[in-house]
Amino acid sequence: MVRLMPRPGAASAEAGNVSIAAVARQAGVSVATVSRVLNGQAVVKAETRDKVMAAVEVLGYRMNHLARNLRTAASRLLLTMVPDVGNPFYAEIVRGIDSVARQHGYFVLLCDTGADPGRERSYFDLLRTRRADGAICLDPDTVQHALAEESASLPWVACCEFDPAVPVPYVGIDNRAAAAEAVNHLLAQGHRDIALINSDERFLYARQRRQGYRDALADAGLRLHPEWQLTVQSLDFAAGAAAAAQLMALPEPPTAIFAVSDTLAIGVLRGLRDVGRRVPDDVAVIGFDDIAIAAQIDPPLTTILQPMRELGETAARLLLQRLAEPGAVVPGMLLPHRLIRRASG
Amino acid sequence: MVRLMPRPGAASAEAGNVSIAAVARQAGVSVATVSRVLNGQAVVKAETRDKVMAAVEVLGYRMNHLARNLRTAASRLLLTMVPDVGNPFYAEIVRGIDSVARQHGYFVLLCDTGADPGRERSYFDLLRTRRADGAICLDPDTVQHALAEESASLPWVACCEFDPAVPVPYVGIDNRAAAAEAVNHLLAQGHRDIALINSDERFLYARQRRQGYRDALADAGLRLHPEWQLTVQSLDFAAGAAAAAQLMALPEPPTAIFAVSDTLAIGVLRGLRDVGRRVPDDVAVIGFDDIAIAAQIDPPLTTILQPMRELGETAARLLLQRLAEPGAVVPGMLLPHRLIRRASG
DNA sequence: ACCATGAATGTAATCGATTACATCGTGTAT
DNA sequence: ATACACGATGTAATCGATTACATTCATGGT
Repeated sequence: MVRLMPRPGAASAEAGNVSIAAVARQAGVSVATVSRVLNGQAVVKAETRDKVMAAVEVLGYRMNHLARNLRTAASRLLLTMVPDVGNPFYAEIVRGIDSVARQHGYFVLLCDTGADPGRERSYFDLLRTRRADGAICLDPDTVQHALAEESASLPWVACCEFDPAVPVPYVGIDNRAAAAEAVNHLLAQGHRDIALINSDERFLYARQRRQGYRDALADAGLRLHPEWQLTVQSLDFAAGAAAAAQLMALPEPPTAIFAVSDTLAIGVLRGLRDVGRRVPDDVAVIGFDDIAIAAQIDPPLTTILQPMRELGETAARLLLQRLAEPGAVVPGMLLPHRLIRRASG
Repeated sequence: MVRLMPRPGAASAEAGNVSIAAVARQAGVSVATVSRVLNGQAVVKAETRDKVMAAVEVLGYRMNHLARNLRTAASRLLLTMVPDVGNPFYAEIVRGIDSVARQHGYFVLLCDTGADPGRERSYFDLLRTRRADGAICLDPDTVQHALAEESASLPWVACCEFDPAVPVPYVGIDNRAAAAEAVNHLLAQGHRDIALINSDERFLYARQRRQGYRDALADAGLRLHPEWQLTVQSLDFAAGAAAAAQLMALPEPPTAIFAVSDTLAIGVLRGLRDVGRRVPDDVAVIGFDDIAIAAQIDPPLTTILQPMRELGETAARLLLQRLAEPGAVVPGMLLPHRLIRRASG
């Protein structure tokens, strides 16, 4: 007879090492019965149930989910891939995802990809190897694209960013229309010289918002000034400040600036202040997202509200739906945005 | 003979269902050999190794980590419990944790507890049931306290918040000294009427910073005005704004305000602006944390810098250390803070 | 009185890995 | 030539759950 092999990891003898077999022994029943009681599906006599529950109590038993998951091939973990956890926009979406996930008994595995395809791929492997049941991806559609081909059958959904050509459920907003609305608002204030501070065009939203900006100007019969269209590589404050400084250094500086994210816009405000321009008197500024801080700063930021919480909640629900019925149709949803007028423009 | 039972979860026949046994069959070797190749520890002939690797390639095999983790009793998941993911202070700490964890091949399971003991307990169960290898807790020391008794032997560390009486490794800063430094700075500017906007005193840092505030005033020979010491229930902007309004409505309003977090301080700035007070001319404001936005707003916020990134990195390293050698001594570490002078006070 | 019925519980196969121990060759010391 | 050591690989126990099928026993219909 081969002797027992000690388990490498769990050395100590503290609680938590109690298995279902120990409970069965203590209660004087079989493991199957214990499992039935614990999962509460099958019929078990009340008396037996009580014995089992008592044994659970006495031993301080807690289920080993690894074992359960191995057998049921489910981890009850939802992967969430975001380009940047520190960005308040994403943080709020993550909250929405988290709340829906928890309501349904799932935990969220939050991964910061830095919009890096390599990291994203390694996280996706968690899905392939079933360490996670499903995934929500907020990364640039361009990096999704590469993955989509090899992972079309995996249970994941896209949030904010998506490639309409890829058959994956998604939720987002109409970025083109929203951007046009922002620019139209500036036009309505009498501005004609409107700059765009756009982010990395690997992002779908960046390309769509640029289009909205161009459409709005074209509709107003205005020509595009290439030097008023800037692209920055990150969404942080410094990038916005630098872009603002660059615009103000132009021979013909714009009188209004549309920044595609509130973080950029806040940086813009700072950059304008640094070069002595007043907002909104000298230059009007409009942002995008309506993160919480936007209403707090001086001057309060005019912006386009994205329903961040709902975006997250919807993405989670879409994913849960897809997990429940794998064969179902894949809806793509657009949520409404809204212009929030404040003092900055 | 009992016939094969189909697995409930994995119904479809796509890739990812390839097991080590299938690889062994394909390569014409045993599962043990495949495992040895995959883990690269034991001696395997180069020729055999190649056969196995080829089979892995052909079948598109990916390891099922659930199975491996069940056997090795490790999940390579690190739990991180924070009171609020949306708070930029915590977001930056999480980044620090994440970077160290990933460097060591761990994934981070981020959990938003809302400082709620019930939720925290349910997350802690992930540890008990070995779904996570270790945990980092940023929740109030008061909620840690309850858990610590029943979980003293579990592998977790405390970050920012900790109960010195509980034998758990921790990393934080000297909140009392930092708060005293903030108040001393205000005193050095000539302020005598200094208010404190403190957060929920379930948090250790809140109690320690209050102490620092009191010590500094006492050392300066000033008496404490109870009506200048406010406690708010959340760290959001609105709470800060409301508190500022309340202070300014006093018959004897203070000339300086120390808020225990930058988010509160930003709210304070807004609240003061709303009631027509100028910063720093009428009222000086100092915050705490030095989150990124603090330098961007107008006026830029004077504050106490906490090394957020390092706090997270250190917490992760402490945890990894504890996992590596369970019996080791439990260090408690305090990281340096620093006063950042800007325009607000 | 007998058997079908079904409720309650037990037995053991199974998920997919790791790994202790067994086994099988082959080269080398005696 | 025999024995022994060692390198390479195979066999099967094991982690802790779920669950298909078997078994047991009481009840009710005829």
